Amino acid sequence: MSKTVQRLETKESIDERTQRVLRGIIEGYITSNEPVGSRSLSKSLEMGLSPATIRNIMSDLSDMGFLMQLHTSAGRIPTDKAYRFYVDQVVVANQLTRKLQKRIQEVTQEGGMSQVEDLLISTTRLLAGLTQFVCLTSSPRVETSILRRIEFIRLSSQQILVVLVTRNGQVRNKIIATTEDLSQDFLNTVSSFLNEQFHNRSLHEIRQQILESMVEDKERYDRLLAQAVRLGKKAFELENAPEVYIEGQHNLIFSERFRNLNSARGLMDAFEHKSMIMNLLDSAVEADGIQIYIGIENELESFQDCTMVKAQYSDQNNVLGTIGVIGPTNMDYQTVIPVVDFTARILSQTITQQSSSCD
Amino acid sequence: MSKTVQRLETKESIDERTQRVLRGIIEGYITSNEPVGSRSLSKSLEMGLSPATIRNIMSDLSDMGFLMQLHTSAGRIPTDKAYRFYVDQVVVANQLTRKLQKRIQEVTQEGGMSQVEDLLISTTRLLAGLTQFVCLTSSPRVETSILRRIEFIRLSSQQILVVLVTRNGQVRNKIIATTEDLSQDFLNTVSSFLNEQFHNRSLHEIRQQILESMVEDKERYDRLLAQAVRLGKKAFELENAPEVYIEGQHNLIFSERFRNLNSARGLMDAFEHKSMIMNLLDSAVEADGIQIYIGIENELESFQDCTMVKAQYSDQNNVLGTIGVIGPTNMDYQTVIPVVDFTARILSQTITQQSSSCD
DNA sequence: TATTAGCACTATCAGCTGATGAGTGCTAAT
DNA sequence: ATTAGCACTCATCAGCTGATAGTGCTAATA
Repeated sequence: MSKTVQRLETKESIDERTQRVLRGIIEGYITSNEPVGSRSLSKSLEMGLSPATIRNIMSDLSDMGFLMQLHTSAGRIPTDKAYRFYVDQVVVANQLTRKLQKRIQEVTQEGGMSQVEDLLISTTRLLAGLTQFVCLTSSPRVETSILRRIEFIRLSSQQILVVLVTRNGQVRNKIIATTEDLSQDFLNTVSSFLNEQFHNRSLHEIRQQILESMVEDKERYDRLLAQAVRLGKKAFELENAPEVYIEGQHNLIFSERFRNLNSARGLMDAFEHKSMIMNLLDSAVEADGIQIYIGIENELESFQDCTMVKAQYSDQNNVLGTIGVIGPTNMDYQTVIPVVDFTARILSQTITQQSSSCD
Repeated sequence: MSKTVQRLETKESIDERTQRVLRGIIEGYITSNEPVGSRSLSKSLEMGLSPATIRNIMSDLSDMGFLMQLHTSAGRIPTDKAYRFYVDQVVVANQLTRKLQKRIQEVTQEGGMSQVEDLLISTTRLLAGLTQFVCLTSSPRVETSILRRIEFIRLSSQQILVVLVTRNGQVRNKIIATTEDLSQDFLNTVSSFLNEQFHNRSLHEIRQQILESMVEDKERYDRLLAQAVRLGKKAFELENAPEVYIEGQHNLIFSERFRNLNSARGLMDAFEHKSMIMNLLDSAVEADGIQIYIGIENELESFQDCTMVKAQYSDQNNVLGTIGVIGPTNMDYQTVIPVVDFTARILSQTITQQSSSCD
């Protein structure tokens, strides 16, 4: 890995009892969203420890960097380091309820969503709704998608509609202008030529190859080839617009859980920079399974008050994109993690089914 | 008109001087967003009236329902009735600056936006940005759009991609499932049949006619016709999903101008109900030019703190949709009105150009 | 008679106050 | 090693203050 991602380490050994206290504080803060004090913790822990003892332990934990106080007379809250400990050592992804599983399956596998775009949008919306956080999803990069089919449709003497279908079910339309009036018959010939030539190649490769052939045999080929290359070039010059779906932004404003967030504004502004978000989501794709970035571990400054939980989705061969949520650092990891995980799996499954149905 | 739209009337005759005071208060409140008092108004009006006199006039205006006070010791603010007076009697749509005109033209006429969807989205975003309000746009109802072209593309033995292009440049894709394996050649025959049959008919009409022919001559026709009807039926069963584009929602939260809004939440929630918004936008389409709904004049309760300014856009023949903004009632009508108006005009112009370029 | 000066009245706001309470840290006793 | 006890620290809140900006009313005035 060229770029070292900052990740908090929790190698220090803390004895059992201290761990239980820390865990108690974390879970207390997660459920109540209020700083937790020694007295209440003494009760809720039921370990027969007096508040004073708890205070001593808390003091140790503060020294170790697991806890902090907003002000002297308030209880303590966990630091990012504490959450990292919690996620690494304590949380075991517990099972989702059947009901929740069913809900997710219904949405992602609902009929009528023939196109990946629709599927992604409704899944993103679902996840935002379930978690009450903001949900971000990167769509498969058209770049690396495999061509399934390309067609040209003559709309007028100057306009041609390009329809491009990728293996994973994305459909892209583009209207291109021509100077020459090309007949539909001719366009059909061109498209079958391109389809044959570039079957099962990635759009990126195809573009590359087209550019090469334009340079190489500038003069050589016949009219068909010349037009095919010219049209192909235009057709594959797809907008590089990064497609990111963002849902649940209003939760930032209206949800109580985001209350102690410094700047909702900063986050909202960050969401406007789609390509940045895209990169963020698609980074660390090597890692399989779920990835969690807690507070300061996030590269983006405006995310450093939050935790991002994300997972890749894929078809049978390749990772296609990422789906994830951004929430407060004191989110309920115990359920958020499996929800994101499960959703990504079901999403992969649905897309795989769709793309394997071509022959 | 079956449904009477509540619209405030300002028939009462108010003498010249009183009008000037009222106007002063309205404009003062528009620029400062603060209640205006007799003292400051006395200065800014430069009519040589003492605060006391102004107070008397203000008192009269309050009685007439043009002004109100948030509390005793605050200045006065205009009522919806006052804004209605202002818009009807005072505002003369002043010219936009060249600079602004240029900006709008650039965005709407920028190349590469071959498809209406893209055009509408960026125009909506532009208007939200210019006004710093929320901008709403309804897309042309696919229902009433005129068919320009329909094509079927065989993706696999069970999947067919339908591509549907309307005269105003909307492109719709849909993947439909088939039980029978149909060759591309056959599909081409079907599509040319449909194209010929239904050239220049609205999608609504087409669907109607397909349904009729299915009932009428159930048995009669040959395989081509049968398949054509069957495929056509599926193809034109387009999602009736109302397409509304909403941009600038964050202004609701972050813009100072929305400060004295009761419930941003209510508005945001209303925006979720796309079909309601769609109807709202497309109501009163008969009216040509700009429409303005001030506060209580809005049917929707959550809009009654706001003013909506909207205008239709159209191609050479028909009204296609509506573009409008929602802002505080004390918006700067003097500039918002011409901005919306101009944008709608340019939008119409661009779409007309595009759809007239087919032959 | 229309206008205005003067004055009493009222609501908001910022700043201050002291009481309250939750929570800590330390120390000495267990 | 644990805990009870106590002094201490802040944040919060209600209540009070004076300053400010506005009004409505009345009586004087041009």
